Amino acid sequence: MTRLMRNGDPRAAQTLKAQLRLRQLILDGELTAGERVPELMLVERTGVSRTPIRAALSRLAEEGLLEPSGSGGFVVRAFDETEAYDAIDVRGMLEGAAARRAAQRRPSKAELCDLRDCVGAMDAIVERRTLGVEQFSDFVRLNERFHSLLVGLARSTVLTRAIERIVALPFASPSAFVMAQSALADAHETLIISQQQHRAILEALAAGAGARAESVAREHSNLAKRNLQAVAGREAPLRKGAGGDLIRLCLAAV
Amino acid sequence: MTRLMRNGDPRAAQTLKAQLRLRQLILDGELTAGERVPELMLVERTGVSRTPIRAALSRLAEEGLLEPSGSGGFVVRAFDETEAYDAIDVRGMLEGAAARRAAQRRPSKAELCDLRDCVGAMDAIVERRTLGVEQFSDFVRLNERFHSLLVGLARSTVLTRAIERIVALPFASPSAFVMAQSALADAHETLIISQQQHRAILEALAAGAGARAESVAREHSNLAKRNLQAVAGREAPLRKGAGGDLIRLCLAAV
DNA sequence: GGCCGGACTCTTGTATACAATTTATGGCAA
DNA sequence: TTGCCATAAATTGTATACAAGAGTCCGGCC
Repeated sequence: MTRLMRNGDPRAAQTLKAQLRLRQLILDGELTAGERVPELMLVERTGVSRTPIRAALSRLAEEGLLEPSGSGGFVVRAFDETEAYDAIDVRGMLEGAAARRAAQRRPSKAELCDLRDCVGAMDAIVERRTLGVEQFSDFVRLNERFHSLLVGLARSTVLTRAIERIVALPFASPSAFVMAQSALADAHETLIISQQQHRAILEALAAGAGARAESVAREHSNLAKRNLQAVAGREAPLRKGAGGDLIRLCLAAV
Repeated sequence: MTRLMRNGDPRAAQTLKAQLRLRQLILDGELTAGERVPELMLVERTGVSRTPIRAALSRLAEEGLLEPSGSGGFVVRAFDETEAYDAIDVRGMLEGAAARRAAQRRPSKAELCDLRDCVGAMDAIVERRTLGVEQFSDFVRLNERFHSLLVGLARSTVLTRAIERIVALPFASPSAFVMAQSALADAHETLIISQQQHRAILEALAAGAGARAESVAREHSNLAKRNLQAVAGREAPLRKGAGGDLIRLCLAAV
């Protein structure tokens, strides 16, 4: 009887541990793009055996953070700005489709309740005069929840899966560059616009206006592109040109 | 010990073998939807060890043919008609986006050469007076190639990956129900329409007409939905109601 | 001095042993 | 007969041993 079960599921605990640690290593930039990821290195860094390490490598490859190397094993995948724009664009298309379908389903008031609460909580943040890191962090959490709920309202496992896979790319997340952009001058303005779009989507869903829901959700993703543009423009001089830094860009807090 | 390395890449040969066999088992319906897939059963059916079996299970789960069971292991996933329509719809959206981007890139004549050849070969089939199973089979192959080339012309790894993942679902493939539908009366007519759309897409790409390319590619996927509708309507009385049969539906040759 | 070949190490893919949990089974009691 | 608990079987997750390729480095040879 192992006493590891204090947290959730002890099932595949080692694999999960390795997966989280490996993702952290990549996102923290301790593994640079193009670099091979030897299994034994992860063994000594995580303390788990090679079997769960291999499972974690495989999953991270499916997520898109690694790619299989020709001679076996995996290398850290490199991303450029173009791919980030593409990923955001695809997310916009899929979320637009989800919004349209959700509206066309004519969701009940009860189904919209959670979404309404979420928008209300974001309102409370945006209306404040000054925003600190804490507020941006809360907004990010609520924003992710909003998008997750929106996609769920489409009631389509296919759409949900497709979106989940795109969002797995760290720079394609609905709030990828919010934190990085929080230091910029017009950060508050961006949040105001973003929140206005959230309200518009909610209205469209409540009214069953599929076309409007789709177009606003679609346009909403352009805000993420603008954020990326702003952040990339600011950080461009600092970057070495390697794609690996792009990932760290989304996580640059403060 | 094992002397199986006579064919091509001995790298991960056992995993590939297990993966192909498992997929075949699911697609052939030997494993019914909702059923658990014990690893030892696959060990005795494939002759490979548990390690590559587990890798294959994991990959098939990523493909969407399996889903993780709550108490560990995997179960065969069940699909209903709604999910098939959804998947085709998502493919249509993504391929539409790919077609638009390909056209906007203004591909050179050389880049369009392969696509042109592919359309030409399909023309040769469609123009025939009578079509046998052989011709339908060739058309399927060329059709898959056309779609693959089209997606590649968008030059977007993100789009390519997203489409590959959707197409991994057997009923979302561009030519999923062509074979099953080949026995129906209006099969030839369907091929004529399909081929007209292929030509239109090619024209739009050559002319750099992004909007047209997108709308035709989008509409093109509706043909797949129509095929599904026709085949499902014919086969509905025979089906038990389980979703597993949906997969076999796409593969029903002759 | 440069190039080729072979041995060595490193790494990955595969097989199997072990541990722990889940599921099935059978007996006992109400 | 039915419900429940204990035990046994089965199944999964993990660790490790083994074998085969790939890459490397050194020495011999041209």
